[in-house]
Amino acid sequence: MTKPSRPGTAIHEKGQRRVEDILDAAVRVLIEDGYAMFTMRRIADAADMRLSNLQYYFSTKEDLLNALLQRTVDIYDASLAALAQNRTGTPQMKFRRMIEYLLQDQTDKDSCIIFWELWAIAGRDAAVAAIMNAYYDSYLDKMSEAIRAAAPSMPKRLAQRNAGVIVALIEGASLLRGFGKPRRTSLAGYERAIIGLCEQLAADSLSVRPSNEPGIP
Amino acid sequence: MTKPSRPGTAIHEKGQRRVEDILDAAVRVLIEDGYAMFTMRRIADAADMRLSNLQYYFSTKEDLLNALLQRTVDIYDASLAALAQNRTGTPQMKFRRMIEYLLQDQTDKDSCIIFWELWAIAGRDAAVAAIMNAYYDSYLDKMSEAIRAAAPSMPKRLAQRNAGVIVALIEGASLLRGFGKPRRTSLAGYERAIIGLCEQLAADSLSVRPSNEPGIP
DNA sequence: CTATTATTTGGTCATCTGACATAATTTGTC
DNA sequence: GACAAATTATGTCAGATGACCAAATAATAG
Repeated sequence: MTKPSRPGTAIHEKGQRRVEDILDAAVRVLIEDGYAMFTMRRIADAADMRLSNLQYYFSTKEDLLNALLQRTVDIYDASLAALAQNRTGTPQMKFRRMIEYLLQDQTDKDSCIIFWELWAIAGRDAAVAAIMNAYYDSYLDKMSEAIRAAAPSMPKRLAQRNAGVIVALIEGASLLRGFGKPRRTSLAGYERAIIGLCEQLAADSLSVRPSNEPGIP
Repeated sequence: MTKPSRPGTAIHEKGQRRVEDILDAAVRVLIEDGYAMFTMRRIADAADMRLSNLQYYFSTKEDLLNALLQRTVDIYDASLAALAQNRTGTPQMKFRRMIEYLLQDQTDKDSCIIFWELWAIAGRDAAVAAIMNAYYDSYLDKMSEAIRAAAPSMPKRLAQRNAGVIVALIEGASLLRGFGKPRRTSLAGYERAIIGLCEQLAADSLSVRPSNEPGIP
């Protein structure tokens, strides 16, 4: 009669699958209804199970949220890692693929909404903030490595700092061009401008910047 | 005995003050407890009044949220407008003051948390999204004007696009260096780098960029 | 097959929630 | 002071919420 109560306690295959079902449902609720509607009952409904069964796997709402968050950032981190490991093309092309992937991801409704939601939760919940910060550390590391591969002569310190600038630029861009944002005619060529600027930040200061590229001054 | 029920119905001075008290309390609740805890009772407590009294001023939670949001963005918009109107110094100095003010504001807990919260709500609530989008339109306009003042030869289109880049960069930076974020040693000189990049984006392409400035390549 | 464990179910509990109704009180105006 | 409008207080209502519990069923191991 001892209650397992913890997500890792799902030992058998069915239990593992059930945990995944629950997390899938929880993500759906968070995205479609927001954190205010992120209730155990609603998640149980979305996962097509009884409340008490959901609570068998995650005894508290907090447990569930943390597991959901960890799985989510792990998925995004893995995507970045896969991109970073892809060895085809020059380092410059690899860097550009990375930027284009990140910008492309912003057109996805789920990606936008879940990160906006997580930023907000992290502002108040220390446990969530810790996981998010670890994710951004990893994100910055990968970006920094991509820069150093593309611009070998750049000092490590500068590459790290420029990685911070790029990440800020990209994440911030989701607020202007992400899901649900108006198509601002004033921002024609916006994506190209961002890509160009990122490439400038990942270029050796020795190399000559192409001056025939329109956009950035 | 007809219930006024709407926020504008507070005609007398005391009523006006009461509405302000309510909105102050509501902001406090939103910042300290988050949207999930943004309940009428909690706000009434924070405003030191009874629930029914709060409901006299804002008959629904939705009314209260919209009023709160509108007042909040109006305040930020007014701050930006005041900065834009300040005529002391060169346009370049004025532009830099604007950037530094925006970055400085990110060290404020309330500013960070309330915007993170509003971004999340806007992702699901169309009414909130509309107000936020209008705010960012105004924000972009002011930034674009500041750029054009500092770099008169820059085409309007390019100034608008660069304003978008700058706004994205600054808003995104709050996620890396805003309230509650770790002091990442890898990002030493981060603020200077951002300011430098913004100034580059607000410079005439004709003018020579100072090459003795460290940081950006 | 049976003993054991894993999973699922139905139900209770105190508390909170938004909305509403009604009466009492204060305030401004004539 | 009278009178109406504006403000505040008390109370009710159905429904939702997180946590908890005991028992029933399904799956697995010995």
